[in-house]
Amino acid sequence: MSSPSSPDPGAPQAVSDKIDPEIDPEIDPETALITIEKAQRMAEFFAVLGDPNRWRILSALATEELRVRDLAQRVGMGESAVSHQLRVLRTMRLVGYTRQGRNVIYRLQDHHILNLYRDVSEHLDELD
Amino acid sequence: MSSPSSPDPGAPQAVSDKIDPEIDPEIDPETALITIEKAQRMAEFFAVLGDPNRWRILSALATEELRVRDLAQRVGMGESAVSHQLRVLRTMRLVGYTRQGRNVIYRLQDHHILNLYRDVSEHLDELD
DNA sequence: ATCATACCTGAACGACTGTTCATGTGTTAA
DNA sequence: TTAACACATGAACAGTCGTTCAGGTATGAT
Repeated sequence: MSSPSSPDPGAPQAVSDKIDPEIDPEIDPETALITIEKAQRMAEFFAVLGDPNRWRILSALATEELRVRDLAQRVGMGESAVSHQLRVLRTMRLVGYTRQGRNVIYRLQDHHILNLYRDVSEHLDELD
Repeated sequence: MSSPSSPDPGAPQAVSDKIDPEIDPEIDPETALITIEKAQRMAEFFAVLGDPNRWRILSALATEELRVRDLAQRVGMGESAVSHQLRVLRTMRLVGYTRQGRNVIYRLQDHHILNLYRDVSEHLDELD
């Protein structure tokens, strides 16, 4: 758990405590930050992808459309649990569905998510 | 909370219950899925970005390097809370730091994250 | 040495999450 | 109609998360 980009803090240094001519007062601190609302929306989206079972569901749907029943069997979850998670994925428009008789067929809606998977996957591979 | 891609389930349809010639038994269901470990790692990463305050911290660091004290002031959090969050961000190599005297200067480590921000931001704008 | 500053860390507590279980809704078959 | 099936939903409970608070460590100034 040590940073690779800088020597461990603790290395002796003869540096003044003053870091900078201090922040330019002309720059509104709030301007540089994303709004709380934006941060909230970003966080809500990423949080949806912050669950391993939801990733399993998405990865199953990446290959083929599936009804809830088969989906549950694939990922080894209860049907109710899957249904609950599908609702979450629906609110973020990550999956879509079509009713066919008694079945509801789910599919990946935003294939953009596969890019996210690839990008982050590469990042993770770079960690140790 | 209704899917845009398909008419609401409930539309009458005269369709058999049988969906398919059923899944080809030759295809190992597990093969199509990402492993539980991989799903776990993906989820852990996304969960880190699933908090609004962590996004505010990252967005502050996107503009300039900052020490903990100033960072806390920018995002309006307590210094302890910021320190806790920075630890989380460090474990995912999202931020790096350098010790300067008593101060510890934090900076964005993986600017790849800005791409993630842009991509997801576009996705969110497409939601209603 | 002592003190102040800057940051980190552990415990604790409230808030949130994801599952299970029971029940409800909607469709098909008999 | 009734029964069976597929899925959705609400409540409840255990587990997790993020903050605050108190205390700890490390550096610089006196």
